[in-house]
Amino acid sequence: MTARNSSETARVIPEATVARLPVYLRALTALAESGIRTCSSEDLAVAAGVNSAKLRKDLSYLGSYGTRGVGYDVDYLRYQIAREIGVTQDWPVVIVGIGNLGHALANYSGFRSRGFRVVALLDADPHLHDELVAGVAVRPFDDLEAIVAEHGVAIGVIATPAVSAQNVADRMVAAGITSILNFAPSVLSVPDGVDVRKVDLSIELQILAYHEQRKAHDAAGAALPPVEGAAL
Amino acid sequence: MTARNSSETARVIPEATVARLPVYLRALTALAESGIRTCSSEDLAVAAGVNSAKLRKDLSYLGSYGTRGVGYDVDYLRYQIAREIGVTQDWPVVIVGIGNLGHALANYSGFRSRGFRVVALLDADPHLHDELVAGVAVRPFDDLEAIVAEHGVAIGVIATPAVSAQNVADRMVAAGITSILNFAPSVLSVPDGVDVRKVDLSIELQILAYHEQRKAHDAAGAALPPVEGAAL
DNA sequence: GCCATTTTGTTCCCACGTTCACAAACTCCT
DNA sequence: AGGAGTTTGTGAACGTGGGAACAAAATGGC
Repeated sequence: MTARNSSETARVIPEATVARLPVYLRALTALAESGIRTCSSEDLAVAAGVNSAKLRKDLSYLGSYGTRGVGYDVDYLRYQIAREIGVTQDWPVVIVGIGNLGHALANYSGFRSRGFRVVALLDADPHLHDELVAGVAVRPFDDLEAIVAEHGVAIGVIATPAVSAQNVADRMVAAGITSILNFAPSVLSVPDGVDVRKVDLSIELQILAYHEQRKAHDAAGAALPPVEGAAL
Repeated sequence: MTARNSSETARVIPEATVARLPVYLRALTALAESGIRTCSSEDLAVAAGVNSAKLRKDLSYLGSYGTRGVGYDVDYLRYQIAREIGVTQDWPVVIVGIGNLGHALANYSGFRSRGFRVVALLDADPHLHDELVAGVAVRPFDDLEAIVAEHGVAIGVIATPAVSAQNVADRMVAAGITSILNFAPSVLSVPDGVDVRKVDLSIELQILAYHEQRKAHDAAGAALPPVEGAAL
C-alpha cells in the first residue's frame, strides 16, 4: 500500500503486457524510419506479430494515446511507451564474465541504442584484465562494489559459467544491484526485491527439439497404417 | 485424431510444462553428479526453483515415474524426461550469421552436451569463409540447401542482423528446416508448421528497466507528496 | 498382518491472459 | 449539419496455468 501518484490512474500493468511493450517500441521505431506518421492498431499489430485486440488492450493500460477513427501517432506513442518502460533515461550496466558470450554482449549495439550503457566489464581471470572489449577495459571482479557505487548501477548481467553465477549474484546484490539478467545455466536465489530474468540458450533449443520430435512422431503415426502389424 | 501409440495415454503436454522440462533435466543432472540416487518432488523442486506441486503436476503429464512414499529415481526420471524432450537423439543444427553472437553460440558447450551438433556455420560475408570457429569452417550462406539436405537438418539458428533475418528464415524454410531459433531483433513470418522461438537480449534488459524504474518511482512516491492533480 | 508415516498423483478452485464483439468517438463527404 | 465509415477502448466469455489440499499407494516398525 504505497502512496500512489495522483496523476496516474490504476497503474497496474500486467507482466505479459510489460514483456510486449519493447516489441511494440521496436515496431514503432521501424515504422517511423519508414516515414510513417500514423498507424492503426491493426498496422502496428502486424508489425509486432500480435493480435490487434491484444495490442489495443495492452496500450490501454498505459492510457488513451490513440484517436478513434484515426489511429495512433507513431512518434507520440513511441515516446509514451519508451517513457513507460524507462528507456528514455540512461541505465548504467555491468557485465560480469567476459567469455565468448560476454564479448558478444559487450559488442551488442542494441544495448546502447536503447538507453543501456555498459560502464564496466568484469572478469575474475587476470589474463583478461586491461584488455579492451568494445572500447571498454576488462577489470577485476573485485572492483564490482566500487563501480556500482560510482556509477549508481542498478542492472547487472551475468555471463559466467554456471558454477560462478550464484557467487556473482550474491556479490551484485550486496553491492546494491537490484536487477539481474542471467545467461548462466543455473537457478539463482536472491532476496525479495531483486528481479532476475534468465536467458538460457540450450533450453530454447530443447523446447524446439521437443516440438520437432513430436512433428516427426505425428507424421510417422499418420503415415503408417494403424490397423495391420500394430499388435497391441 | 491421428493414430496413437498404444502405450501412450493422453499425451498433451502443456506448453508451460514443456518449457520447464529442460530445467528439471538440468537439475536432475546436477543431483546425479552429486551422487544422489533418489529424490523427492520437494528436493527436485528446490533444485529447479519451482513449486513442488507444480513439479509433480508437470511430471504427471509424462507418466507415473515416481514411487509414493519414496520419491523419484534420479537416473530413471532423467532418462524419461530426456526421451520426452528428444535430447536422447542427435539433432544437427546450422547457425547462420557468424558475428559476435554467432561465435559465442558456435563455442557454447551446452549445445553439444545436450544432443545438439553444429554441422555448419554459414555467413554471407566472403571474408569469413573457411575461417575455423569452434573447429567448424564457416561456409557461404548459399550452401544452406545442400547442407540441410545432406545432414537432414531440422533446426536452424539465426544470428544475423535484423535486416537479413527474414530472408534467412525464408531460405531455411524452403530448404526444409521446420524449427528456428531467432536471435535477430525482428519479427519473422513463417508458414504454419514451422516453429519459431525468439531470444531478444535488449528486450530482456528493457523489462528489467521497467521494473527498476517502478521500484525507484514507488520509493520516491512514498517519500514525496503527490505532485500534480491531473483530473479530467 | 496392521497401523503410522511418507510422498506421489490428482482434483478443485482461483487468477491471469487472450480473444471476441460492440459501443463510443472521431473524420470525411455531401 | 448530418450521416456513413473507421478505429479505438473495454466489457464479457473463454481457455490456460498455478497452488492448496487430499486420496491413493508405498515403506517400515511391531
